[in-house]
Amino acid sequence: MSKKSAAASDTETRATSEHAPDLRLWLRTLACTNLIENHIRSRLRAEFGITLPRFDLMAQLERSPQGLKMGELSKRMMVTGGNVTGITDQLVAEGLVVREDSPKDRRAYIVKLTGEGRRSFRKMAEAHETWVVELFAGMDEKQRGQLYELLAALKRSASMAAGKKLE
Amino acid sequence: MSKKSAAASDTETRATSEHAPDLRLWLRTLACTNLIENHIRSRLRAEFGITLPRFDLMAQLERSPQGLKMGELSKRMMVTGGNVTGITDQLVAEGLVVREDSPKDRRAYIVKLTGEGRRSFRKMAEAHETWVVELFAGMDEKQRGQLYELLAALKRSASMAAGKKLE
DNA sequence: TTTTGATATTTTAGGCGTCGATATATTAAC
DNA sequence: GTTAATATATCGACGCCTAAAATATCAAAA
Repeated sequence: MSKKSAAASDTETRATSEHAPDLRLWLRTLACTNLIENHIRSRLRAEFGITLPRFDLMAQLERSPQGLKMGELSKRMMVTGGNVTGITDQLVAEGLVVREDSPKDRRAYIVKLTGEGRRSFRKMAEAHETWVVELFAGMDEKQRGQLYELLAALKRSASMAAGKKLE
Repeated sequence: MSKKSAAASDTETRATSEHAPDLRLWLRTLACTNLIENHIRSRLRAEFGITLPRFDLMAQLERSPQGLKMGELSKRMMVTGGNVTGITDQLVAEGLVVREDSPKDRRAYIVKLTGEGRRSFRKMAEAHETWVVELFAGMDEKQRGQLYELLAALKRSASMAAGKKLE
């Protein structure tokens, strides 16, 4: 119940007393992401009739014209392999993506955008980028730059903490 | 192809040329959130056998001991009403939460934590907070403070752009 | 060669999440 | 008071997502 222990490195006090600021920081991060993600999700649906996960998968492929293996997609999208299987199935059925057999490894597929997929994606990506710009437009250049750097620090911090439990 | 138009407020150039930085900023934000959220999700599951959405709903109720209506929960959790119905059903079945009829409005329920729910939540919340502290521990105090303020600015910016006037 | 272990993907079961539709209750208009 | 518009919550269909198990291939050791 001490009001303020000036030189405190009281490692026993790691309960809910002095750490609430980190919690609030995390909740605010989450709120921002949800706000933006929900907005983008509904606009993609309303204006292009596509889901956010399908758009994201296509975005990964557009950045890698040589195609990507299912496992690569899984890593980059930060979702499980089974999930990628389902999303890919849908995109294949829509003709936006193809599964090609890997010449090097018969277990693996190489997923690529089709011509139609690429055309379709480019159109959506342009609108998508406009929306993102709008969403960040209330911050000035300097703020955006600082945020970008601080998020790099957060990524390092969280990767470290999450990564070295069991490896 | 002008290299640099110094006093440029060239509103026609809102394509994919100069706006990529905002996209990268958004993708980095998303990556951080996913990293942290996935970590917390799996630890909640592994150590307490609970899902993140159920934990989140209980967290809202713990902050509002008088209970919350379904619609309030929906707003605060930033998910749809139908979703809250399902999560609440599960928590009721586990005895962690109750639905009470609202005395003021016979359409509405007031959802509250049970005694067991409160006890159970407090235990999990303590661990949860420790994990969050760990995840942010690689940033110093000043960085966390700056990030907190910049995210407030982002929240304002995105809320504005997404079309939230008054609340 | 056969076994062993790791890797790549799919499958299955169950929970989360949206949207749109419905049932019911409240509020406002007339 | 009846009607109409709005608000609260649930349901059904469908897609996303995870964890765990199953299938198939590769690579290397016995």
